[in-house]
Amino acid sequence: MHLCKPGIRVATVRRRGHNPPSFLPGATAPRRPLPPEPPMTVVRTRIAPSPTGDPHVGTAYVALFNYCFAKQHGGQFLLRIEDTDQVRSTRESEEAILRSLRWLGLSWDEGPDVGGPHGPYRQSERSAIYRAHADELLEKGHAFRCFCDAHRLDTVRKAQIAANQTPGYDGQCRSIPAAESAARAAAGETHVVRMNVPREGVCEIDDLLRGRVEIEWIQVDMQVLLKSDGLPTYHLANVVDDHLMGITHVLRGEEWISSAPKHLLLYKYFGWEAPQLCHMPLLRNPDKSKLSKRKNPTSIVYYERMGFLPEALLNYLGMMAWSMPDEREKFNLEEMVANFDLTRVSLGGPVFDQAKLSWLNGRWIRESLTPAQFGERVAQWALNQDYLARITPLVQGRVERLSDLGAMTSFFFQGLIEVNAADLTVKGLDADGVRRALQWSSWRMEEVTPFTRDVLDRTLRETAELLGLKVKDYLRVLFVAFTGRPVATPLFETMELLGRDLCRARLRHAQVLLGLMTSKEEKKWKGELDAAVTAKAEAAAQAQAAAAATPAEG
RNA sequence: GUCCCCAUCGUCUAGUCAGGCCCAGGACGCCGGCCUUUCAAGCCGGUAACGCGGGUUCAAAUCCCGCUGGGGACGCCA
Repeated sequence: MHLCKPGIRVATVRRRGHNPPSFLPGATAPRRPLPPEPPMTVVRTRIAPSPTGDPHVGTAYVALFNYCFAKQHGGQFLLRIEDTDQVRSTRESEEAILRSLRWLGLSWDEGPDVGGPHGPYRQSERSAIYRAHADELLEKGHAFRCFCDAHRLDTVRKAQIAANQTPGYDGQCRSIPAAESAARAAAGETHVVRMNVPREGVCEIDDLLRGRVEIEWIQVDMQVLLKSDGLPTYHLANVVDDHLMGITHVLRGEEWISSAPKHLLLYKYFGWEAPQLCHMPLLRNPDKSKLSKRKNPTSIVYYERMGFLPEALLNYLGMMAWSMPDEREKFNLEEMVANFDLTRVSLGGPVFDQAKLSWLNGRWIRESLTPAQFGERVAQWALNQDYLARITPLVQGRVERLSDLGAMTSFFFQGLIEVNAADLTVKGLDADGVRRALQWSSWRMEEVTPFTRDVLDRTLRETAELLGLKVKDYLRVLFVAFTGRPVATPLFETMELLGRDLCRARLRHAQVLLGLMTSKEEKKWKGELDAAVTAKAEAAAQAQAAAAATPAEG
């Protein structure tokens, strides 16, 4: 592959403002006006989502910037699936992520679904490549096998924290002679591969937005590259793939700055030229912390179910940390690409503001859609045969006139619903008891996979049991939370139809109404839930043992 | 605890690199008014910010230093 990147220097954009300017390595940082791009090398960027959950708006945000950057330079944008976490990665999640990104109007030139010359684009299908590269590092002495078990690592870490030291691997296995290390591995002893990291000196990172960032090597841990399951960690896979796939610019979340030294070191170890790094500010919750689903809806699917237009959501994401040169707020993808300029990225972490998103969405609805198109969108959204056909069976036995349908099913066509706090009660529980019950429900609901009638049925019945409540009494409050009324269509079917995202949002809405848990309560309640689960499991085990013993004696 | 990043209205931001045009502009939200059969929308007006302290300079939101504040990272997760 002819993927070396001779002198790629696409717009080494320095951020405007406070950074000392001219001492960048090689002093190549051009000042405005930016120089024309060296034409010989094509810009290639990528988004590399990990399929371990719901499609996250943060993923779309980073994807959008990578897309715009690549397209603006006439380059390519790739999608790669980072599914090296065998435990948490699922194919459903991967599919949902691709679907959501496409729904938003993003497309990629290469990816697991569209193919391309640098595939496979799913890391789980590239294990041999990583293994070979890990071996290469082992041979060159840039990495070593580590035979420490989780228990020892944990002990070391705790001791370090207790001693107010920076936690990190203590280097124990680094001194194992190569022959012994190889022999133990050959004998089948489980181990990981860790990278060697200098214990002195400073790593210099050139960030397209921040200029030079320095991190002392002593701050960098001897990162695991190959896990004991033989699969790579992000750090190895990401570097190997970015190189092999000819990625020239990596735009990613700010959270990665601190591991950039590891990546840069790996490029050096392999003798490769590193891509330009660019760390985007993180999307934030209203309290300024990193956007998280605990505090804010983060799933793209949620926004879809709430009735946001994909072009509006994408537009909104585009105005996070970035602005059009003429400050116009409504723009489409094409316009963003045409005007894109890294120089216009501001570094303060933008708060994802539901209110402003709604306003923007409203503008798109009334300014960019003809009445006919609007009708089509509405139909596409929920007033479609598929959705209707799943709802009508639930109400047929409950209506007397067709016109009863509207009032009876309104909550299927709403986003958040109006709930009367006075209806959020559970027989036998005081206010805090209800709050706790709802929180337990929230936790249990996250474990429901797939989000279907049967699994919901099983899980929620069990939750009632854990709470020591009659199923009927417990479910009533959920009816209220999800539908706004104590009596409605069958709960589990309704939840399935509403979907995980809307259910999560409505439950949370109800919780907010009663007062969200404090962090103290969170800790306490979580402990109580775990204890209840454990107790139930033990009781079940005992019962089983007893059942097994009885016939044997008799 | 250690390291790193960041800092303009409550929020998104323009202005910061090339200091004066900025007693800081736009937008969301909120408040008030107009329009209107209602409500939205639209239009008009109002509210509200350069975190603090030192420098440099004739001049600092803009440059430098310190402080404070916020955020992130420190996993066989990504």
